[in-house]
Amino acid sequence: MTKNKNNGNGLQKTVFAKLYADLRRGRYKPGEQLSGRGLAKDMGASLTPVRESIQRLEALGAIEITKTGSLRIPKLSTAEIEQLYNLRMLVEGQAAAEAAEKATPETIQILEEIEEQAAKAFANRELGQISTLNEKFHMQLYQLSNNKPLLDTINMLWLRSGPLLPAIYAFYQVITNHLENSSEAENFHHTVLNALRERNPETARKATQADIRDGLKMYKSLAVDLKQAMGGLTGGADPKCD
Amino acid sequence: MTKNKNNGNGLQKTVFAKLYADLRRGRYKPGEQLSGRGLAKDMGASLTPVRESIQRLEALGAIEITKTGSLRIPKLSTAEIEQLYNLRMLVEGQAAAEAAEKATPETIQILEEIEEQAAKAFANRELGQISTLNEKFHMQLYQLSNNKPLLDTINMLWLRSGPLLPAIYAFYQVITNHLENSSEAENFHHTVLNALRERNPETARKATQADIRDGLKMYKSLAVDLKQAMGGLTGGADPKCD
DNA sequence: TACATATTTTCGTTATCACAAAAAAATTCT
DNA sequence: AGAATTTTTTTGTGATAACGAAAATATGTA
Repeated sequence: MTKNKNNGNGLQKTVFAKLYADLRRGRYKPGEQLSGRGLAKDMGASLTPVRESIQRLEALGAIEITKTGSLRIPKLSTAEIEQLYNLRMLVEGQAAAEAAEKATPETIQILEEIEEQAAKAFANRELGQISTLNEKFHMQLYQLSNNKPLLDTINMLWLRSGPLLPAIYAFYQVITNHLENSSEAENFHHTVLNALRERNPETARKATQADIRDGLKMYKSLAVDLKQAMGGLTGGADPKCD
Repeated sequence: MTKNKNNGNGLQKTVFAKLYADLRRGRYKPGEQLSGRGLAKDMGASLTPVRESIQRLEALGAIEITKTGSLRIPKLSTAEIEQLYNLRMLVEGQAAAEAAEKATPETIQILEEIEEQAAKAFANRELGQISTLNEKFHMQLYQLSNNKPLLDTINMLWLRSGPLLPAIYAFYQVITNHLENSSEAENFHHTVLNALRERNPETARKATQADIRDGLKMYKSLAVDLKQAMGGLTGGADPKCD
């Protein structure tokens, strides 16, 4: 019931921004069920702006509306997850390549500073910070492409893979605890930065693709590890469909 | 006021499907203004399902909601149009490549039949049919990839380029009137079909990319031709922004 | 006639109501 | 107790009303 301040700047936008951010940072689990009225109560708004936001999110593939009208977070199959990551490699690689063509010393420095903060966060094992700064680095990089259709597509794919993040960062936690050597995970970003300095699009593309491939590898290892330990971690509800 | 039958299967879906189809087939011009209440009247529905549909379409980038809340079809800059087509080449090329890996004699035959009808439509200069069958060929091809994130992305890009179609087909009409030789335009599809038969992903990718590049070339030629004849044909309203 | 002002209309936004279907809970029956 | 059935609650859907802002039209002025 925590009544949100209506800042007068469009309640619908506020509601959407909140749901979007929560989905993207992985606050909802695959298969999790939502209720429009519940969300409205939570955000101190009426149903109308919530429903409009839900329509947006469904159009983006971030939530599902079943035949009966109930709402849930999509539960991606293994194949779909690979397809999602392969598509990310394709389009984010392209964005990185275009970024390398347009990067300037100033824009490169912004990325370097993000990476510096990320290194500190990594040294301190601050997972939340690492995650935030990783996203910041990627998005700042892609924005250099100045390519709206491409950026929209990338944002859609990140939104869709939001619910997978907790699993990935669970894996990340495991390996950082066992592995003192932080070189692997961060090297891709350094390679990208070098590519920008040298205006080398193809190196930027390949390093970005390797970074994403690495994320998928982490997810898959974790899924395998846990599947043989317990009963699969895909997340939320039962496999009932409709 | 032509009251639509509520088929009981979700008025919102009906409204969205109609708007989506009209946008995609280029019934709306870039810069054109829409009004929620007007659309509601047109479709015999209340505001609610219309507004929800509008939210979906804006999330997909098919319409714009300005700061004051008014609705319009986005007017793409030349740069954005090139970015849109470049992205289409990237992702549709990928879809075609994956389709080539999964094609079967049966699925290939479906494509051949579409292409056969398209050849007839081309011989008869039936522009509407050509357009419909061209889209049908592309979508049927991409669906062979069985890749949902990829297909969703492609559909988003086709939706966004819908308002450009009239200009492209205007050009198409011009050249088909001057050019008896129909080989150019259709050869890409034949190359794709051959690539599917040979299970050659890279050829399918390249032919698809060439097809799309050709569409962009047509658009650009037309834009140049008309710009030097009159005052540019980008479409709808004045360049006022907000 | 050209421009500024005032009035009217249209429009987007949000909340709320009524309805039916679905989900959950309670009850009954075996 | 366990399964089937009924009752209650929750949910999504669609229409509508109220409100203020934006746009269009009309009016008045220089």
